[in-house]
Amino acid sequence: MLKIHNTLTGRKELFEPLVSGTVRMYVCGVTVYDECHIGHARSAFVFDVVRRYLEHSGFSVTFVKNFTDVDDKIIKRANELGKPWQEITATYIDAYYRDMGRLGIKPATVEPKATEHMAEIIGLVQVLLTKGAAYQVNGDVYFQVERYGSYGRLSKRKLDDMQAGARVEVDERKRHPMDFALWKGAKSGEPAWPSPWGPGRPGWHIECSAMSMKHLGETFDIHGGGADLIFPHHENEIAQSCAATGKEFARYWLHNGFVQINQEKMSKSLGNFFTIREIFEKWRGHWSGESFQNDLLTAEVLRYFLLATHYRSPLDFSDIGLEEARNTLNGFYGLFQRLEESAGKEEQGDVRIQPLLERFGDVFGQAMDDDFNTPVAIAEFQRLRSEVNKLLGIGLSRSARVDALGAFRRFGEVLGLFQLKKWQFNVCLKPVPMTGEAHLRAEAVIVRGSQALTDEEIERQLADRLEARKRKDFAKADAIREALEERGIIIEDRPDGTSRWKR
RNA sequence: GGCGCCGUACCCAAGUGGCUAAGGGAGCAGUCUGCAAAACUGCGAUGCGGCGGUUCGAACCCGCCCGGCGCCUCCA
Repeated sequence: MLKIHNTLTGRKELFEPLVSGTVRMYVCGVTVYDECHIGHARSAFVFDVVRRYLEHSGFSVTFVKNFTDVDDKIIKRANELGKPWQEITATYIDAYYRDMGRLGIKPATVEPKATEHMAEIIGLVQVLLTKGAAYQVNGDVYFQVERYGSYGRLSKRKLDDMQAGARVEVDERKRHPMDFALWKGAKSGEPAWPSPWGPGRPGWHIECSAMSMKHLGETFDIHGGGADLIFPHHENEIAQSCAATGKEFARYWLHNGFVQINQEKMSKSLGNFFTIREIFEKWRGHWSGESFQNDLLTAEVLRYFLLATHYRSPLDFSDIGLEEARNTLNGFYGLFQRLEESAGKEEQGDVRIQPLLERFGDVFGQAMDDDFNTPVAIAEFQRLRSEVNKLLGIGLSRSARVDALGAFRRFGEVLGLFQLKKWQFNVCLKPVPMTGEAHLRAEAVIVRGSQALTDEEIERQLADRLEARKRKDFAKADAIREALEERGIIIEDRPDGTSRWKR
């Protein structure tokens, strides 16, 4: 039984979708005026896992994630760069797909754009005007918050309380300071669409109401986004949607916590944010081998790191945190490699593998059912890793090993983890510094990695080393091992005298 | 001024009224090994920011205090 923490009630609630067996969810995507940062990555990972787990649990999920592609910030950026605003949005939509692809985020079922829903948006504004929930001032249309009795329900604030500390210059034309724009009349040179109120563009909040209703219906199951969207964005969405339809809007509201840097919110004004692209560049030097693989490794480390903290908690982003995630993953992939080896016919551990895997399936489900508790789910993976390692020490047959590996792959897929074919051992112990001598050293490792040895060459070296060890020429054996290590190849000797290697 | 969050071992991080406070990383010691590496075993919070209170019983509930943060304005 899945329980979800609902921001609307502040409690964990049993999740029961409107239509049994199906889930309709909407997540606020990005405003495409700049590159995505780690905060976007966290949100993307969180709702990716929510979606994956719902599907794993047997629900048919319709997942809508929008692009805000018309907005004041986009106009501002376009003016700064002297480019058409469409060029800005196109650029950053491309960047978004590039980043999300690298991160391994499954695309949403529908990815609507505000600019492609003008008819729906205008229609919704008209309904609100007709119902007296909105009013027109020159070319603008505002939503009248005092006409919606439950305003503040989501963010748990009262209109009166907010006025007290408001630091905004009050627009004289508004009837209430918290009234917000549904439609903004265009000044010259601004993007504009024709409307009954003159040329203009939608306000920020109305697009999400219009698009979610179009693609999911007037009432749907889950609405999500970052915690910073609770107010005013989601509060306003609820107000205008409920005012328009008279029905319940989204039933469960999920919000992920912030990513912080050194205990502070990551923000552009503090200058302490990292883009997703920067993370990939910085971590390239952790890996050797083919560069296309490096992105997969970095994405897995990042995903593991972010999912190791509960989605509602604040999370401090740090290189050390990523390194710990890397170290742990290294242990998992070491086990996977051993499970795949063909050697070993013993099977004393076999009788214990099925109960172990069954128990794992249960506790994994319990953890995820408890408001998507990925840290506990991951802890159970770690426990399983340890248990399987022990059984491997006792002896597992081929089929038992296949079963064990299958469990890691199958349940790992729900979190988006453990899907790599090959893990590449790190050759750098620190992230690549952006400057200085250490940077050059790290670059040298990358170059060595790019001139990676072929499997055949490595196998030949291993044969030489095996020969040397048989002759008890350990100096030579160690020299071969060190030479390979220089090039990012790690050797592990097995008890029977043969060796396994990994990059 | 209003609303809210966080503080668990060297680090990360679950747990939110009741068995010995999960799990991982790092460290140390040991087993194995020609040596390594990996794996395994052992060690590691008499205590969960502090002080009171409620309770048979609290890291978990209540109060106060200390420290840190967020929202109320664009923000994942």
